Amino acid sequence: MGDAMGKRPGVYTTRQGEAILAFLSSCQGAHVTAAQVAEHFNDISEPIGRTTVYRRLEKLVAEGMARKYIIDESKAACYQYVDEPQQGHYHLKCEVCGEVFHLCCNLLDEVADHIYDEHDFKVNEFKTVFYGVCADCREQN
Amino acid sequence: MGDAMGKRPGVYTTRQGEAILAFLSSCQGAHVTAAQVAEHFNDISEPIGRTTVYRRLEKLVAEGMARKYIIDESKAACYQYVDEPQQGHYHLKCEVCGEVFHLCCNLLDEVADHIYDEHDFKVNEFKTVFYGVCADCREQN
DNA sequence: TTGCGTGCAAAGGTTTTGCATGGCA
DNA sequence: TGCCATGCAAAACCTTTGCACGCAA
Repeated sequence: MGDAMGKRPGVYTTRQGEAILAFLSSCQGAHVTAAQVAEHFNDISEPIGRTTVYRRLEKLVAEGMARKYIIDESKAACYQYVDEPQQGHYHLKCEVCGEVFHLCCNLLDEVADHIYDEHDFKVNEFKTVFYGVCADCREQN
Repeated sequence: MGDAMGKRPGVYTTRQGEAILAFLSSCQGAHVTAAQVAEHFNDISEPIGRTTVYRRLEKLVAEGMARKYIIDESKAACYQYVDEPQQGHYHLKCEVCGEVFHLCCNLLDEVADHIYDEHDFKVNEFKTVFYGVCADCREQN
């Protein structure tokens, strides 16, 4: 613990990094693969190496600026720009003790997208509640 | 419509098919990859070809006897035996028209597992309801 | 006997790694 | 000037396909 200095050392701003972020954010809502990103920059005659695309996208995911999906059909991973870092937050309500927990998780964001894409239903993440039994109450039985 | 004859012709029972099903069912609840299945049969000196393992697992998924997951971390797909064909069925309730839809989907089963494994919360799939807006009501706006 | 199932080898596709070069701070 | 970022080439993986042979029905 203890490396939270004001500015992160060792993080550079590069043309490629900015370009990839800009492109991803311009695709808001769309899922794009690493190959598609690379292809885009090829198309506009500003090619970016495959390796860089992958590394950049992973970094964006790590920073919470993008989400990574792996859809069953296509074997390639998809990336999606995400605006608000604090998105997709569901509630878990314990049916035993009544306590409500917050659930912040990338997978759940994926679920909302999936239900929209595949089942044509726009989920209201803030109203939706998962019912079940929390860890504490399970232990007491 | 119209090919529901009493017995499916052209489906054979084989040593490998039975063995893979038996192994998967013996792992109840665990997620195993195709490689792990193959490795298991190697370990007991009854090797089964990679190709066969993949084809067999896909067939089980198609028949609803197994579920296929693709977890982010490992790039390999995971398979899980499933006992009751009619599992994990959630409800979608439209906040506009009030209609309730049924949602039967492998991804949602994965979600329940994920919430249990990672967030220590045992979801009650039958009580949990997704709120949102259905396709019809969205079209009318 | 028929034709589905199997398994080897090889191909296809995605992602990662090694290493020299380039560019931001 | 130091050091991270880039990008090529090649490797590492997972999965699929082609094809000849084996085996259930």
